[in-house]
Amino acid sequence: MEVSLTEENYIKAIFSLSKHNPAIGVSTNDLSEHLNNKAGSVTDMLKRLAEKKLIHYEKYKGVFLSAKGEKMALAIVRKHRLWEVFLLDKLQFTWDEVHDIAEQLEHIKSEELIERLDAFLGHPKFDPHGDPIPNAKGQLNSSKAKPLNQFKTKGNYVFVGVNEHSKPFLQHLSALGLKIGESIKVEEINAFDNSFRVKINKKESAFFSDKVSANILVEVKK
Amino acid sequence: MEVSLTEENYIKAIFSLSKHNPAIGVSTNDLSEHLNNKAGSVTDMLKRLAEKKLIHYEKYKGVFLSAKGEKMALAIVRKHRLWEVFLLDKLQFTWDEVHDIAEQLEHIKSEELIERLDAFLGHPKFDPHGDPIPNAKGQLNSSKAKPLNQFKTKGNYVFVGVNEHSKPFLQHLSALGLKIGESIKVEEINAFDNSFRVKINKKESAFFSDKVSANILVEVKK
DNA sequence: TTGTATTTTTAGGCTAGCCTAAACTTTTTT
DNA sequence: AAAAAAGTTTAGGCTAGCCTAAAAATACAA
Ligand SMILES: [Mn+2]
Ligand SMILES: [Mn+2]
Ligand SMILES: [Mn+2]
Ligand SMILES: [Mn+2]
Repeated sequence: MEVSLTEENYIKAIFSLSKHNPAIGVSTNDLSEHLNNKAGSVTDMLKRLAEKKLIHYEKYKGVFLSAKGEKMALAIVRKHRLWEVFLLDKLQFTWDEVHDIAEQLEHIKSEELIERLDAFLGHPKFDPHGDPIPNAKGQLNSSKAKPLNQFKTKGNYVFVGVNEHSKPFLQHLSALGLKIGESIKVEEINAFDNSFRVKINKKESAFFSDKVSANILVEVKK
Repeated sequence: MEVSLTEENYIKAIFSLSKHNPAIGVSTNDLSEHLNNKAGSVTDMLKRLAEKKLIHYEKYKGVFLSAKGEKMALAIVRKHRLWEVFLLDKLQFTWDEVHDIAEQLEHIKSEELIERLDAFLGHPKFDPHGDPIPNAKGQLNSSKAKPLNQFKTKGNYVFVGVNEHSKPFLQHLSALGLKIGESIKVEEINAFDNSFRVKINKKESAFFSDKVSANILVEVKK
């Protein structure tokens, strides 16, 4: 059975949206918003995906990926993230540039290609944004990282990923001199607006608004 | 103006077919054959491409690429051949495997990507089949190589490319131990069936049928 | 040059993937 | 519990890109 590029993008969107609340199905409207299509078009496609057994779909009830659909979604995510690593590591793109190109590359169909790419890149475990790369079997190690703004105590943290992937946000972090893997020392938390005064990598002093710290994923430094 | 993947493939087909006889336009039937579409479908598309000023098209007269179309074709060929080099050099695919994957990769849209890929590969001038790679401006150096079977004298030649790109043919050459850039010493030409007895790279002795030597491009060794 | 064969175009039809507007279902508010 | 609001599906329509079959144009042969 062959799956079109459009269908792949729906599968990926369902996968991505279903993680916000895995118990409840993904709504037609959320898909419509996420894919910039009208709700009626989404319903059309959901019927076709159900026909192909890629999703579980019940009218008015929201949609879930089937096992087959989930596997396909993970394969696409794997390709997307590996290509992002390639673009950054080998072609020297910046982390705010890689996503758009990977959106195209993730649809290239060749098992062999992606396994060789993986080897060529040295079997990376994370992409340039700190997101884990599913292995060839579609297994994903979930991380225990949390947004910085959920921590209420000063101290040392490690920056391991981002919650938001927009160009402006990534460029803002670059401007602050913040890179994945670096340490963040929280020196002050302002209760009033939940802003953070921090030292990045023991050097630059910076200031994170709540909006920024909500989108920075950290682990407590050991 | 955006060009669909399908339109790109038509442009590439016209480009490729027009080189057999550049004076005369490419025929609807030849395109139909080459693209595995029916003639009526081709006519449909030719109208759309003419609308977009990518071709010069006159009913019943055959079709020519416009300057714009030619530029686009060369850009696609450039991408195709650079990706083939990538697949061979960096991912260790064999020369009979790279074409099919490059057929997909050639449609990825990003100027920046292809220029960085070119630099990453060391600005190669030829692809794995000996075909020249157009530069960023779309310039192509034409070679003076000819099929081996057009030569009627024994002596030393250099294998610089292939006329046919099918998997079986390329695998046949690999089996003979023949690689691009290697030398071929013609030791005997049989007038009866135009077959060649040769020594490859001063080592293996081999036998080329006319069909083989017609598809091997060589230059006289200096 | 006239008839026949070949090539090409036209006409009509189909599916995927989108749209808008109306109808229907579910949820929320009063 | 009824009304209103929000969410979803259905109905009808559109384009790109394909198809088949018939018609028209061109090329070839007698
Ligand atoms: Mn991405
Ligand atoms: Mn990423
Ligand atoms: Mn090729
Ligand atoms: Mn090639």
